[in-house]
Amino acid sequence: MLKHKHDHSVCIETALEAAQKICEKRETRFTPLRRRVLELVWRKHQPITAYEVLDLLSEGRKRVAPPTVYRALDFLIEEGFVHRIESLNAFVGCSDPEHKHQGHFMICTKCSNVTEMNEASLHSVIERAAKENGYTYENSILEIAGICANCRN
Amino acid sequence: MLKHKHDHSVCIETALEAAQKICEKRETRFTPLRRRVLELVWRKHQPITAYEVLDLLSEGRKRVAPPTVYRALDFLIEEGFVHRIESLNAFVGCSDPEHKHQGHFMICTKCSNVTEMNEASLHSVIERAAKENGYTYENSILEIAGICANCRN
DNA sequence: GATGACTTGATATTCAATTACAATCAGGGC
DNA sequence: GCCCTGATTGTAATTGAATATCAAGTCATC
Repeated sequence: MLKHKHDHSVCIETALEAAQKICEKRETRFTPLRRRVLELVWRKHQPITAYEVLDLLSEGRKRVAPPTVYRALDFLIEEGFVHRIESLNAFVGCSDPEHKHQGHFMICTKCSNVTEMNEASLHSVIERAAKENGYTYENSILEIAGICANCRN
Repeated sequence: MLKHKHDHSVCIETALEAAQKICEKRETRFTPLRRRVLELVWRKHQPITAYEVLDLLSEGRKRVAPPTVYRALDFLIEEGFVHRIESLNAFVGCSDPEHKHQGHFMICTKCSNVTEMNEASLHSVIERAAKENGYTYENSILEIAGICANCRN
């Protein structure tokens, strides 16, 4: 769960270092481009669209093309460093990249902050629902919209 | 829950008549265009994209423009006759248009058939999860991907 | 038949994502 | 070192998804 008050530069650094280490372990390549994209995703600390990433990535150098961004995002999602929010066509950094998992989110409709829910109970209920409907479970997305505690005050 | 073997033309008719009646009761306008779009959605009986609807709608007459389709779909969603599947950018007919509700779905990754889940238990679990995370619940989407009973055999 | 609200048509544009192909880079074997 | 191979990135073009804007038509009501 994301906190609202924290040293954000530290939080970015932590995510980048974690990604670095995981890639070393898995022997996948955490290239400068991929690192940079992950950094941009974390820097916003809210859902960011692919084209926002594209704009930020293009600052200072020749404008990059969409595939550059989408490929990097695909890699980061594949590795579990980033989740895609279907209802927003946007991306967020994953708070628990070590363990691959589904994205179950709360999204504040006022401030756009996203809270990732890593609740086993929720997951088991969803798997059970799938079974009861005769499905072999593969994966799921859950996106709950609401007002966060911060915005209600 | 959708059955696989049924008289599909009857099933379309039923949906159209239900929509007609609900609109009369609510005093909203079930125009020929809206009726036709709802018919096309039901006719496919699987998730259908806006541009597929557009193509079908354009058959025989001058090609319609995207806003025509999106406006009709917006109306149908607003009235609860159609749901949007976020993970597919596609639309399906609602199996229970009388009662407005969230879309909670199972999607078969083989045959693309969709099963709508109207389970109160699932809904209450989701609302509870929102509360526990400090959110005031507004709405939610749940889309579970898996293999349906039919395809597993 | 004039008014105003709603609906549809038409044009253009923005945003989201992918295809296809070329160029570059990194590491392994010789 | 040099070549080979596969992965990564660059580039151009295109498709798909959705919206903004304004014009034209429909329809009940006064």
